[in-house]
Amino acid sequence: MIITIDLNNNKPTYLQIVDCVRRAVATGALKTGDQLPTIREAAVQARVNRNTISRAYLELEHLGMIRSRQGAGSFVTDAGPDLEHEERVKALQTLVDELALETVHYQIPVDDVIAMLRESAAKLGKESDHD
Amino acid sequence: MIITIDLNNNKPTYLQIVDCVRRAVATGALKTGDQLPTIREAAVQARVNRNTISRAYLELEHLGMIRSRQGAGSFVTDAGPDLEHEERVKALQTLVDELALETVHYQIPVDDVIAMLRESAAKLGKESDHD
DNA sequence: TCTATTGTAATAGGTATATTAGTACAATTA
DNA sequence: TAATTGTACTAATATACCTATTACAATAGA
Repeated sequence: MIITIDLNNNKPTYLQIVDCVRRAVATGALKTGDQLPTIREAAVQARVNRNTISRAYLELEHLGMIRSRQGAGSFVTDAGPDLEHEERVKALQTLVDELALETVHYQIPVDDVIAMLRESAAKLGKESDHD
Repeated sequence: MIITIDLNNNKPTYLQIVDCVRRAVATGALKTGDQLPTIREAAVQARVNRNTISRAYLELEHLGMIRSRQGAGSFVTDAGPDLEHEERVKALQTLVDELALETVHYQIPVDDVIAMLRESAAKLGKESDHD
């Protein structure tokens, strides 16, 4: 079960789905060429409407992460995101600033947050062993 | 001018205002006891409706950052946020995970992001000298 | 006390987004 | 051919955000 929805999360359902797939690809749970659950399947499993899954998959296709083919299904693409490095860093800056603000505001040592970040990144990058 | 709104930012206006004040407090641009712009003033300066400022100030009051008194104005409070350490860390985890996902996804070295984070946090924490 | 200032409250309207529901169609697969 | 799968479309509903407007209550200052 790749897609899980957290109703408590204020983030839109379709973006949660997008993140789930991105995570799965990052960790290696999904590899290039792998088929995603069909839209109808995923909708049932995640207990959301087909349209919501459809929108998420569309978003993923725009990100260049997957490729959907009518009648066939949706599959993980080898092509990574095609943003320039410059663009990527700029996109990160917003998130970084936000995190920094929270860190300072709540007076949590920056090193603690860095440790959390390292761990979280490691979790994503390493688990490509199991299948 | 403490409050600035970025129309391009998809973040709600009132939350942007909240962040502005939090940043100002973090950097020392606003100190305990300082008066914030009045709701009407701030609304004119930021070119938004009074209600939007009002909502932001209310949010800040809930955060324990400011205290508003009818007829008097809104002032920075000395009491910091009253969340438990446990709670704070949990609140951070979501942001950290999100950042980690972007980092891995875009294949940006974690150390780069950490450098960005350090710089961003330093900017917030240090500028209490001027003024 | 009188008056201006300030925060607060309440209502209404407009816009945008998110989600569901339902139906139909088109391309692929077997 | 027939089932599967993605796609497209409309409609309805709910929610969040922002504006506009009006009125009121507490405070500060002359």
